[in-house]
Amino acid sequence: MDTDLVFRALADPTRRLMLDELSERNEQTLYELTARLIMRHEVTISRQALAKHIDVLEEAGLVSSEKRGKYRMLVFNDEPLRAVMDRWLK
Amino acid sequence: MDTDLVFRALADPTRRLMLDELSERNEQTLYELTARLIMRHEVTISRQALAKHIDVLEEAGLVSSEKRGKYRMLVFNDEPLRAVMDRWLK
DNA sequence: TTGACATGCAATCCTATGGTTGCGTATAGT
DNA sequence: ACTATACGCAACCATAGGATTGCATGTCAA
Repeated sequence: MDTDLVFRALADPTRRLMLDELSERNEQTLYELTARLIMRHEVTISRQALAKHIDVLEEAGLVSSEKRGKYRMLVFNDEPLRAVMDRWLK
Repeated sequence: MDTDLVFRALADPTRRLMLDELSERNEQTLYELTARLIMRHEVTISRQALAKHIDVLEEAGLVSSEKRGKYRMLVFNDEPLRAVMDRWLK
């Protein structure tokens, strides 16, 4: 697990919002997540931008994705968060 | 507490190293911390760069500082970390 | 098979950010 | 008083990162 990738992934507010959504409602397609963010959370950026954010989250291990037909299923994973925070908290 | 400032402060590896040092040995002067990082942790950047990092950590509330004579005393504060992480961990 | 749809890829742009350099300032010791 | 020291401030530079646009690709339904 690459600590640097995890912290850098968390540094962006849009990516944190995506984690919020995924932690509440796991197993979404990228399309669903994108629609939800744009409709309900007033995210105004493009689909491609959100796709790039998902790539960053996946490289950090915070999200895993699986191609299912023409959809990309997204699953949230909180392990890296736990691993990374014990560093300063006892 | 500004969540965004906290996450952005944690995004840089040098700043995380500074937090490591400060969480182990609290109440250091900026000079001590700088020396320690350069000598023992092979940090090669300048004093001014480290001072800027401390400013970022302080704005995020992760470090508080107090001028004592010609020194700047640094104190680590883990509250923002706890506050920020309960978001996805139950 | 044809077309709508969900996604991937790549080039480009702009700004934020980490770093340096140079200089100024206040404090402490001799 | 003078000098070394610990630090602050400001300008500048280079790179990384967030976002857009345009186009390509694969999949599913009619």
